[in-house]
Amino acid sequence: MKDEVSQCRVEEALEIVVGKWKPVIILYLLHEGTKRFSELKRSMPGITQKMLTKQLRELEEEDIIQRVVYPQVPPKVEYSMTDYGRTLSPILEAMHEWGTQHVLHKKTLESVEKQA
Amino acid sequence: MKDEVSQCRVEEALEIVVGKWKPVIILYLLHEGTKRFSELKRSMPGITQKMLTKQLRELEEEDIIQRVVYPQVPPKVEYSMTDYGRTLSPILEAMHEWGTQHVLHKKTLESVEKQA
DNA sequence: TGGTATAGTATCCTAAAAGATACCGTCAGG
DNA sequence: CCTGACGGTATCTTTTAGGATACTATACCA
Repeated sequence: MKDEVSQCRVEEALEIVVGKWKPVIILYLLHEGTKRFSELKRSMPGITQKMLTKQLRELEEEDIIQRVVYPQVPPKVEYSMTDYGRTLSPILEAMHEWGTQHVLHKKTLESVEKQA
Repeated sequence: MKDEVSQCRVEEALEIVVGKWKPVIILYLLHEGTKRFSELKRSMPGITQKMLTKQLRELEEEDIIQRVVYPQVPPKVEYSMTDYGRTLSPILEAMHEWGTQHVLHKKTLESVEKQA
């Protein structure tokens, strides 16, 4: 395990997961299973159609999610995690956990600063 | 655990850890312990002084690393993980692991595509 | 007297991510 | 015949991240 700095692979995982919307999409699909495009959009207030499409395409490209198109009108497209995508679950959950703690930790820091 | 989408805290953890340099800095300090500014810089080829300073300040701000200035000339400043910062370790290691696997997975996908 | 080492700042610039907005095709139902 | 639902594209603008470059202070050493 020498020279871990130059061979840091954290970035590879990070790339998949970063962004304003990707973690939300992944957690949502992990917890809720298969969802339609419109359901995803409704559950993410503030996201634009373009952004959602882009994020979904990128996740699909990396084999994290699966896209199934039903040939009907109006269109129906369903998204779900792939088996491979589900391997991200521990990381996402760990970050969610840590993040929840971190919100508290920051409050603690703030109140310490106020006293000083 | 309802409505996890709107209360997604992954972003909180992600913010700490994202960027071209932050994961590298954190992993380095986790593995190598206390390091001087110049040592950090040397171990990260390509980083500019400005960037390194900025990343370190931000990590310090979030209580992830500790900055100790020795009042001497030329200056000596040492950086190390805080106890709190070390709680990121499982996440970083998990991402490093996953990232390493992901590099292989991508190669598999590519060769499958070539066959088709 | 001038150069070197260390740990920075201060400006300016580019590239990438994100967002706003408008548009598209098509079938069913009124 | 017109409207709405659905799942998109196509442009354009704004915001943010990152990088290049030049500058700083000060003690020490030759």
